[in-house]
Amino acid sequence: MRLKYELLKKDTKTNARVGIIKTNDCSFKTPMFMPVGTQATVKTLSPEELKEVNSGIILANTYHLWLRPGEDIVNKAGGLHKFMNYDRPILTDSGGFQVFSLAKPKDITEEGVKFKSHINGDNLFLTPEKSIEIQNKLDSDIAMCFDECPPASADYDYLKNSVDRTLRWAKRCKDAHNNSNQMLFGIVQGGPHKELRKHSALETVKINFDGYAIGGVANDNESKEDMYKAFEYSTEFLPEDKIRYAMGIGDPIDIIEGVIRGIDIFDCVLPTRLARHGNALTTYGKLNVKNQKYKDDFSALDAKCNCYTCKNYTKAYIRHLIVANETFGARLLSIHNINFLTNLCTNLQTAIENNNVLEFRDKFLEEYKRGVNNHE
RNA sequence: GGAGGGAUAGCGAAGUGGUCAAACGCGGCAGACUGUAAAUCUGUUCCUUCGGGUUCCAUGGUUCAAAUCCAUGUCCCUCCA
Repeated sequence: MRLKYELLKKDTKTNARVGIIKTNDCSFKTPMFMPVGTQATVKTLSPEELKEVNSGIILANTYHLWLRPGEDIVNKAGGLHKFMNYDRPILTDSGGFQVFSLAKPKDITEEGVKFKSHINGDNLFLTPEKSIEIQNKLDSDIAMCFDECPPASADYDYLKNSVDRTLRWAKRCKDAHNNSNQMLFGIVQGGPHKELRKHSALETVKINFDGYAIGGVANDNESKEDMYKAFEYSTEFLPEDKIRYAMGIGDPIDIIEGVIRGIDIFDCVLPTRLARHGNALTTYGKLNVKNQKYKDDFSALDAKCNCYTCKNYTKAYIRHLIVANETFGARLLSIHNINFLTNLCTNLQTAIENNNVLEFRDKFLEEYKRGVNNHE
């Protein structure tokens, strides 16, 4: 389906904005959080449960679906939406992050990137053209350019070369892309350096994409300061009428700071991964429900939450499930955590519409940073 | 009745004279997690007033030194009658 984006409202004091993403039969406001469903599933959740937690766009991964089950199978099924029975928008990542996590610097050449399959060790080769071809066959609604996502520790010269290579790859992606029902987003790189982000943003915009992502943030313990600078240095040079997307960002504080710096959409594995590891995001910070002190705590994870999990289940029960390694525990926590982030985004929309996003930020942080231990 | 094997920290299990407060696994306790090689990874797990104290079934012995060697006892297992 062809998506349309419209900017609805700009905050008067910050760069925060409210927008709307429309499909043929529904619409979703931004700021928005996108749950990650790497292998055509948001781990432990059904599409029905995703809708219950107010999820709009979800993210799936080109690299993983290329390896298994293969893009031709998905295509034969009628595309990702039919294959996984999710009728809301789907964004596919390009495999660019796997360049960062799987390949070594020496495996990255002008033509593309050599990988070892994480499944069976096969030698693989992914190029910008191949990534776009796969994403076309997957039939996602938003495809991402194939980029290089260097570590935060990379030096200036490496980043400069990397940004230019990503720009050349972006042109190749644009040329290879010929699906009018699918948006294509470019990706701004450049680490924490203003001149590199500016160069990357301006040159990417020249190629003219349907939206722009900010990549290479939150890699290997990058400082918050550098992350927020990367947001600022990127959005400053991006057009107002296009979606801005911060890739891989999902910490509640980072989402708020990103929104204030003009970002519209976020994706992250954090809510579902934390869930599988027994952690809940709450009004008063992160809560590790495995802690012994919750063994006979028959209250909800978060008293202020009205998600399915919090309405029906207690900390003691969820703790029991996680400790006993029962998947229902991970599912209940995933529902809660995704709901927490989609709810945060809804609250941000309201705050921006009311021109009080900074006040919202301060109040949220005061409670969130207090911590669950100091709250009780 | 006869022959043999065994008893080690919460559990399982290494260790067979000093480098042993004792490997490793599980369980327990806690921490990390940001475009998912992630139901994963890390730390910790006898007591302690951090000086040290008390351990390897029990008791006695050999030795400068014992979880480790010897004797006796208790309990468990296997095989033969």
